[in-house]
Amino acid sequence: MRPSLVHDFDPEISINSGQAFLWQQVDRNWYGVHGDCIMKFSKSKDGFEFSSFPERKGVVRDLFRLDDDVDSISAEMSRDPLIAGLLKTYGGLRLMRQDSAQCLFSFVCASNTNIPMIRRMLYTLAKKYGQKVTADGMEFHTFPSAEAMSKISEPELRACGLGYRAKAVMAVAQGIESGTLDLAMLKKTGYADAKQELLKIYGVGPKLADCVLLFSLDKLEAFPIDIWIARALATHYGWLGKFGEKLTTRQYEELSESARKHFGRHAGYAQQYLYYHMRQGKKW
DNA sequence: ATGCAGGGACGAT
DNA sequence: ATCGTCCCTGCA
Repeated sequence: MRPSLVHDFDPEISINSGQAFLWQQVDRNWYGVHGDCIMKFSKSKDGFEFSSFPERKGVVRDLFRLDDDVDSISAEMSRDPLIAGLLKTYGGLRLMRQDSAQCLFSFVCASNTNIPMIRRMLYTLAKKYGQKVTADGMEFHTFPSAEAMSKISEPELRACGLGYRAKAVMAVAQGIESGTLDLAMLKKTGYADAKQELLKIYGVGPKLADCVLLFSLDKLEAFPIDIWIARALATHYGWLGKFGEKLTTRQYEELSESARKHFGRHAGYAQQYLYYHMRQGKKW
């Protein structure tokens, strides 16, 4: 990938914005688990250089959504003055298009916990049940396939630190394996219908569904509302006044819908900038 | 020490 | 619609 193509894009900020969990920095290089391959990028004077193990064509463009028309998306989001400012401050932040199965498993593990815990769970799963990949002389592990995941027992999942999330992970694995849940098809389905399908899976609620839709199923209008986004909406827009700290399903959908209306077709981009902004100064 | 929060969702009232 | 509970860990 020629650096010039990606001069205005910063994978480091994108990863640090909390949308993907399995990335780690080694010296000046970053390595990430992306489904069945390991991604790498490194900083150089001219920008960033990417590679993947094994070598796979187009995976960088795919993962970092380099085909998105960022200018037009930015222009649209800039109708909101706060977002316009954030776009300037954190200009290199982009949404990613993660491996959909990995993304779904990841966010199922993310409920009611924190980022370090999520990383621990997922890295443990990868190490135990993923494929070993050597990159730059170091050992990495791919994310286990749905088939591999479906063969893990609940006690084994709990041994990975999943706790009560083990049942949800099993339900997801079962759904994908049985064909009940067809993630590839959901990429081509509209937002509302795709969300309905995801919500059928045990352990997947509205917030997780929106994360998966936004971060892996190309639904840029998805607007996941976690505790931080809720705070942002309360602080900067006063939208949460009548709501408490916790949102009911009804309130979640109501709020998510008004966010979609306010921020436009690519509301999910605005969400990611808001999330990153709210998390400044925090160290996971 | 004990409590509590941390990218929620489920099940019983 | 509200409320307790779920597993686990770090931190105050």
